[in-house]
Amino acid sequence: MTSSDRLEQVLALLRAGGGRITSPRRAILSALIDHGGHPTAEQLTADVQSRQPDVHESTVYRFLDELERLGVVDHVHLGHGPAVYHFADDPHHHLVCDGCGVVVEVPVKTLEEFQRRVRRDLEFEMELRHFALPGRCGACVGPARAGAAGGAGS
Amino acid sequence: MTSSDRLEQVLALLRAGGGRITSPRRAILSALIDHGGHPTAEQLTADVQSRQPDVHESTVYRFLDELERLGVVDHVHLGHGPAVYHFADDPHHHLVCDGCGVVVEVPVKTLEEFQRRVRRDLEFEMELRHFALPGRCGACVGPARAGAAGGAGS
DNA sequence: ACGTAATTGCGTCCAGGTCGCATCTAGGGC
DNA sequence: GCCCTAGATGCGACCTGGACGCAATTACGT
Repeated sequence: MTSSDRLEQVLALLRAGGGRITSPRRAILSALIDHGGHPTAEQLTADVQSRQPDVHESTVYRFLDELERLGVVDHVHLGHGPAVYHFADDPHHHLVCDGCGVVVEVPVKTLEEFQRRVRRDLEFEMELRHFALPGRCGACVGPARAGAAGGAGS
Repeated sequence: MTSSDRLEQVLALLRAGGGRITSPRRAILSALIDHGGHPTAEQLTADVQSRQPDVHESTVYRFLDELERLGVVDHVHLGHGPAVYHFADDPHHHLVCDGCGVVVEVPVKTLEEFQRRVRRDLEFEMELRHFALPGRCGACVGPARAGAAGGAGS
């Protein structure tokens, strides 16, 4: 699927739900597709404003909320900072390193057995879609502990 | 150990580290001991101010930070709201229900095998001390789904 | 009792959003 | 092709949760 296929597909979904297609919305969606990784609302706003300076931050927040209601994107809290967004297809969990901030994507099935055990033993249905698991990546915990400088504490 | 034993013990630790014992600090510590559960800084402030109205919110934040540096308490982010505090002895993890907000304490060893597997398979050292695992408790996911009303969404 | 470094209250500031409102516009109906 | 109106936008004010600088106060070693 090309980027513009995806863009048109989401716009069609939006239209089908009674939503309207506006120039800010096209721009926000393009920025989201082009970014690829896990952008924050602020990063998306900056990307959009570099081409359309009048698009307001709150428009970005509201449209991201709507995309989430439509099931197109999910937000994830990586720790203390702002939330990040990613497309909801190919769902995955997130590990985020307190040391260097790197985000590791984990396939959903990797944690399935653990979730089953928690459900069985503790009668609790974990839902990790919107919260990353914090910790330290191999590079930050490993050989060069002394080198672990920049980071996002807890 | 009685409450006042605990209080004096922490005060001694504080004194040993060059810290001073003041009336706000006694009051904050008493409030923390008396509360028992997982109070927020705001709740502790309210408790303290009911007896000593002049104690300021920022004093509570600063003293909690110091208690954390001393290893006396830990803070935990339960989700979207404010952080909560608990004594650092008897360490445990937290499950928090998005539906009703209940906090379930989980012994550290319950998750040890899972942490080992993540470390081995993904080269990542999970650190769950400061973040709860979100989800739904049995009561909220179970029989009466329709009844799940009040809550703390994601 | 004194000196001084630690602590406090206060006010201001910050991030990360959320909301109300007047204005504008997309796009269905004609 | 032009209206009409519900939906979307820009803007600014507001909110929570917490951090910070500063001057005044105070604990406590000597």
